Amino acid sequence: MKFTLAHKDPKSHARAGVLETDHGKIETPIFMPVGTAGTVKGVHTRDLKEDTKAQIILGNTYHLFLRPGTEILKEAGGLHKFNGWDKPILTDSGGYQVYSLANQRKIKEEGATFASHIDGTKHLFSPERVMDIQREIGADIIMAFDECPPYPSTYEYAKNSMHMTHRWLDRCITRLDETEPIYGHQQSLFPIVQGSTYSDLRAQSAEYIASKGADGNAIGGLSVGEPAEYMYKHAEEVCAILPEDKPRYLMGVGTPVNILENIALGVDMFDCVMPTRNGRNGQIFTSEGIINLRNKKWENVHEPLDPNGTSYVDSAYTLSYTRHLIHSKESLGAQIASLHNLRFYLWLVEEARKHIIAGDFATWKNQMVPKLERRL
RNA sequence: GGGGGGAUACUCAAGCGGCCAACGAGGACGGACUGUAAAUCCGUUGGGAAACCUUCGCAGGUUCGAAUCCUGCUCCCCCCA
Repeated sequence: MKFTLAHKDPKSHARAGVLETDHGKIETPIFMPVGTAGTVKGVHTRDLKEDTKAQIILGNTYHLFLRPGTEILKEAGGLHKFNGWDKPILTDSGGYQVYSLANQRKIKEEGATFASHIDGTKHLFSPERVMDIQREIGADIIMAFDECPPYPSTYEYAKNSMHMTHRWLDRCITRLDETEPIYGHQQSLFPIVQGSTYSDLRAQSAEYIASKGADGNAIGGLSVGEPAEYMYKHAEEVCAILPEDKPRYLMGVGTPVNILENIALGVDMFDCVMPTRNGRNGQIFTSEGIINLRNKKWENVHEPLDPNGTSYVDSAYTLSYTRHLIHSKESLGAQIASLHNLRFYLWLVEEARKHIIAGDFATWKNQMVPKLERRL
């Protein structure tokens, strides 16, 4: 995996680069649609590729391990073959599920035990096991197995958790060194910075992660309910420490504004369920603001979904019609909104990249932010 | 003609003397959603800012007090002739 930084914004820490994988290039900054169960919910691979212009999507170790299971994935020839997406894939390690399935999990030095949300069966995820599973899934970028501490966490908890995540990282690296990719393409491990909302821990974690010389580095444990200011503060601190010449991935972020602000701080990669989940729930993001399609005000508005939008659905369907579909719980409504939102997110990072290259990113971002936050 | 059952808020539907402006579901309206246990979850839903006011087919009555009991009327459903 190779990362080339081509441009830097003169008035912020924003960068534009190219990340090369065995499944193709990724132009950064980039937004990565979340495809937890091997599918970006409600969006066909063809639309994902040709309409949203996604360059890389996510999958999730926890979900794919439970269903369909790695035997099926191996038989299929890996996730790329299984779901028909031949561009890059990143798999999350299941660390976040250890956090979000809090009521059923136990975290020990060895790893995390949890009960399947599908059938209640008990499983142990250790760093070694998670690396093996990610080998079997076959993503291009695989994430270290970490613990994502909740917000707020005490200093003591955050510190212990961080150290354990670091020890787990070493075990992940060792395991990967002992094993080979199964499907013939390279897999790069991204370690994850933790440290909750404590600056000294964040710095310590970033130093540790940076010392591993990974192909890319991730910032975890943010966008878990903390105020946005904390997110920006810690992203900034961490970006200052993580290697300049490697991509930086802020996990789970975020709103369109969060993404622009974090690009300005030096983040290159993002993923978030927001465009798809909120889309399914009737919310669409546009360059003029946020629209809740369920609101009565759109009932009789027979205008394009988004006149500035660059997805085919933006001109193919109207606000009124899409609202009708969402209201009627017709699955097409969720599909249209998801497609629109994904295209919008991708458009946003494409624009960001253009403005970084043009050297006026900071100015452009400051113009965009108030518009993006507006409620229409 | 005889016998029985039923009419409750936008809809369906509980309640069967006071704790009822009235369970619940749907609908409607609004909100939330950030490495997806989410096409999910939460709130409001007679009027009024409130004290209060007006509601449970219609009209009377019993009672300190009625959606709930009694009488009559109207409409709907079922069974027997």
